[in-house]
Amino acid sequence: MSRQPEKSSEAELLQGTLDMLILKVTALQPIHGYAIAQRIQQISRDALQIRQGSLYPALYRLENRGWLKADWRTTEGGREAKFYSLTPQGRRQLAVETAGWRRLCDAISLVLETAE
Amino acid sequence: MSRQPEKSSEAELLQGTLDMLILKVTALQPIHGYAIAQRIQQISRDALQIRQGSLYPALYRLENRGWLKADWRTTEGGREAKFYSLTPQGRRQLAVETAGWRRLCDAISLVLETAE
DNA sequence: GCGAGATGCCTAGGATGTCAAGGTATGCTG
DNA sequence: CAGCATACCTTGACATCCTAGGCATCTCGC
Repeated sequence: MSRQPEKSSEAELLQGTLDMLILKVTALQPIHGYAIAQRIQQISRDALQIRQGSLYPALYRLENRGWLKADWRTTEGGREAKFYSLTPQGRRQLAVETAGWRRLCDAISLVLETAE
Repeated sequence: MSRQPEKSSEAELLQGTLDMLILKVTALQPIHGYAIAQRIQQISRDALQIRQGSLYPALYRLENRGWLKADWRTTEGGREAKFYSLTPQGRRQLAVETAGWRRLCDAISLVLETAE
């Protein structure tokens, strides 16, 4: 996985969804920032790409709000990395955001599928 | 339909979806701004609420980019109103945005449904 | 042994889009 | 005539994202 030269420039993110995605990935297991972006990209089959310039401010934001907490550990590769895990409030928040997302998805589908 | 006092404050919009929604609604038939917001709200069963402060800048934006064109007509109520209709480019754009939206929806679903 | 690339963190600055809150004017209805 | 719905618009604040940098370590190929 190469650095940021961005081949395709596709893959814009929808504002507001990033937090939810991060919460979801950290809910699977404690994981460090750099790997979060990789994981999301991998799970979404490259449809979603998180830029570092979006990722780290988001992590800071989420930790600050108490959704995530961080501690330094060493990766399998033997490096220091900041591992994030979901707090109970974070878990609640994830549920809230997921519900909101689905509502929104449904609502937009309604509009998009209006034939008349 | 009362003015903007905003009872519930729910119904946040996802940044980037507004343009698509407007394009879709104007694709159904020429329609004026004020009615666009009503229509979207109605179709989505009140799940989506477009604020005027979002609506008019968006309309300006879309017209400026050539997706929409506007002309003044009179409503059934006998008022002057600016009717917007979709241009051919607008129709193409709608298709583009719809496709992008679905890709994104699917991608996010993939992440949200990861159980592991 | 050395350079390139991957891993890992971070920040500053600008662009964009949405929202809250205001404003104007007209028509209908009680 | 007061109040509300209709219909338009603008301003300023704010959040979020992206571009584009920077830093340090480790590994691999040459």
